This record gives sequence, structure tokens and C-alpha cells, in this order.
Amino acid sequence: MTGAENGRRHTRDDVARAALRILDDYGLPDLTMRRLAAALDVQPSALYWHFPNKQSLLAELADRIVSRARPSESAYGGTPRIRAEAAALRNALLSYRDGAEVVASTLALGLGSPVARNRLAAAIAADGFGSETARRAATALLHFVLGHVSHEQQRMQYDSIGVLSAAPTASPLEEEDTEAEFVFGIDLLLGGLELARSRSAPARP
Amino acid sequence: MTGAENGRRHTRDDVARAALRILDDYGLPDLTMRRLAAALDVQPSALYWHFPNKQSLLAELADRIVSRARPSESAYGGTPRIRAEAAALRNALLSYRDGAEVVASTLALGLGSPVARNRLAAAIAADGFGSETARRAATALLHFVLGHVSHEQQRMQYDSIGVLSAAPTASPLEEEDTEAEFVFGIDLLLGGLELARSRSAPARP
DNA sequence: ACCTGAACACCGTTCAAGT
DNA sequence: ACCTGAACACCGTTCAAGT
Repeated sequence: MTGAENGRRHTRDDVARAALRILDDYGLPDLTMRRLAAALDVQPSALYWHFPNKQSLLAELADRIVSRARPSESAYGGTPRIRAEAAALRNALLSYRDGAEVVASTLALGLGSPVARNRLAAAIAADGFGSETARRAATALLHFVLGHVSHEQQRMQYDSIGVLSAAPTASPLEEEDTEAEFVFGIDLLLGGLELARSRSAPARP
Repeated sequence: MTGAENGRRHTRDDVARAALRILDDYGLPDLTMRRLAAALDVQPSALYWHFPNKQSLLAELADRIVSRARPSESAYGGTPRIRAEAAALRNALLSYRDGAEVVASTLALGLGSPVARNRLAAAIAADGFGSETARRAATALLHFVLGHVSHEQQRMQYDSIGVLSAAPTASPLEEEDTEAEFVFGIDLLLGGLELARSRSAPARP
């Protein structure tokens, strides 16, 4: 469906799109080079012309997933903008199955797109914080978002296979509103940031 | 070296210890069931008498790694105790190669020991927060700690293989003090927690 | 209680060679 | 520029059978 299917051979973009499709339809454990090759009607070795290895393919996917983040309406600055940026990131991760794990893994590998962190850092810096503070706070925010959404997506997976569910969850109030949990964590971090500002005098640049 | 090596067969504890040794010496990617079996002088299938699958073995390792956390001196409560608990968790994760990834992966799989989160939640609750707030804040703290230490450990690995280093890093001030970065994130979260308290309850004189 | 032997159904990656 | 064919060196897991 995506890319050139008759006559023409495949492009790097075709490969990435097919990979994203497998990811979204079957999940990260099923995204293997051999399965991807089969989906493209190609030998596994053919993929290595487009990507040097699987890690770099995953990095490309992470880039594409993160790039999908579109902060709502935008234009206002300050804390609301940071909050919007974090929410947009969460939505982008949720828009692909196992999206958070893909992004987290490539970020852990050092190749990871700095796009996500940079977006967050820019929003924080725009709120009047130094670039070093913005970088560190963005890292903390990013870790929370990735951890939170990873959890959320893994629960979806379990629920769909029915490991625990069928009957309503044992804890009706406890695990319910995952968005409220998300907002809680973001509020914690942003609250700490405000507090840091109010405490620091114009000491250092 | 660890466990029964002559006559006697192996116990579940032997298997876990040998696995921890491989993990620490060679890293998570090299911790395979086949390699572990070889280290124990046993067929791979033998491991499945002790653990139903690799995931449950990893969960056991995660439990052991987290249990190693010993908050320093202890006894005082409030924010210092929370801080000590987070630092102890970080140290425990750092005490095994790829420790953070092991714990993060099993936590993402739902089997993960709730030990880490419970410890943090208890410290927060002891500081006078409601159990629901404590649970959520502990989750945010845990995500930050795991994300931070994962990063830290992966950088160690890169440095040891020399992918980037040899010459001093391109950014002398930027990535330097990882502990300061850690404390920064913790302070952010604890600051937000204090702020939440001062807002929810009309101030005490 | 603990393990062997053998098999099943897979992996990622390399590399000469083809068009 | 893009791919085939064949191989290398692995994986996790199952299961009958042994002691």
C-alpha cells in the first residue's frame, strides 16, 4: 500500500513506512528484519542496503514518531506551552503501538533523536530559564513521559491479550485515569521548576 | 565460584547468581539462556526447570538488584528520607552493569517488583502525603531514576568501547557531573511535591 | 528433584554476485 | 542503485526421556 510496488525497487522511505506499519499492527517484538523483508517482498539482506543495521532503522522510526508531535494551538508561552509540548509528545508516542519503547530504546542507545528533548528544552528556555536548567529539566520531563507512556502501552497490550482483565480491574480507583496520572507527574516537575526560579537570585548566568 | 559445583545439582538460587555474574561481567545483551547454561555446565533446557522463561529470570534479577538498595544511615524522615531512598535506589542500580535496564524492562512487563516504588511511596507517605499522592509521586520519581541511570550506564558502555571518547568529550561542561544532574531531577520532583502540599492545605504557621 | 538430547522455529548480519 | 542466494553464528522454548 505504501511505496512503489510494481516495477520499481524500494527506497529507504518505503522501508521505514513498512516498518512503522508492522510496528503499529503487530508490536515491537514482531518487528524483525526478516518479517519486514517479507512484507516488502525482498530478501532480508536487501534491507542492509537501506539501513546499516536494525538499530539505525529503529532510530529512524523514533524520529518519525516524535516528529508527529504537534502541540495544540500553540502560540502562548510559559508553563502552558511546556505542558502542551509534553502532552503533544505523549500523544505522538501513543499514536503508534509500542511507540514509547521505540523512542526510549533509541534514546538509551545514544543515537536517539534529540528532537523530543530539544522541543521540551526550548519551551522551558522560552519561559525564562537558563539553557543548562532547561536542558536538565527537559531530560527529567522526557524520562517521566517515556516511562509513563511505556507503562500505559504495555497495559493496553496485556488487556488486549486478557492476561488480567475480562472482569473489571481489582482496583477501580487506583489505576483508572492514566491521563490524570500523567498530568500529576508533569505538574510535579513544573511545580519544582517554578519553585527553583523563585528561590534563585540573579547569581549566575 | 558461587553455588554447588561438585556432585550436587543446581538450585534456583545458583541460577540467579550465575545470571547476575554474567550480567555484571558482560552486560544484558550477552545474558542469554544458552550462555547461562554453559556457565553452569548444563544444557539450556535445564534452566527451564528453575524458571518458566527468561522474563521471570530477569524479574528475579531485578528483585535482587533493587533489594540491594540501602538508604544511608536512615532514621530521619521528611524530604531527606525521600532523597536518601532515591539515592540508594540509584546506587543499587549502578552496582550491576545494565542494572537500570533490567529493572526498567521487568517493570515495563508488569511483573516488575513493586519493591522500588513501594519504598519510595512509603518515604513520601511518611512525610505526610496521602497514599494516592504518594503512589503517583513515587511513580514519577521511579521513572526519572530509571531513565537517568539507564542513560548513565549506557554512556559508560560506550566510553569503555571507545565509540566516542579517547579525546575528552566535545562538551566539557555539558555532560560532566551525572550526579549533579540526578540531584537536579530529584529536587525538581520534591520541589513540586512541597508546592503541592502548600497549595492543598492552608499553610501552617 | 534435576537434567540430557534432540528438535522446532526462529533471529541479525555479511558478502560475493547479479542486474 | 538495489537486490539475490547462501551462509554464519546465533537465539528462546518444548518435550520425551533419563537418573
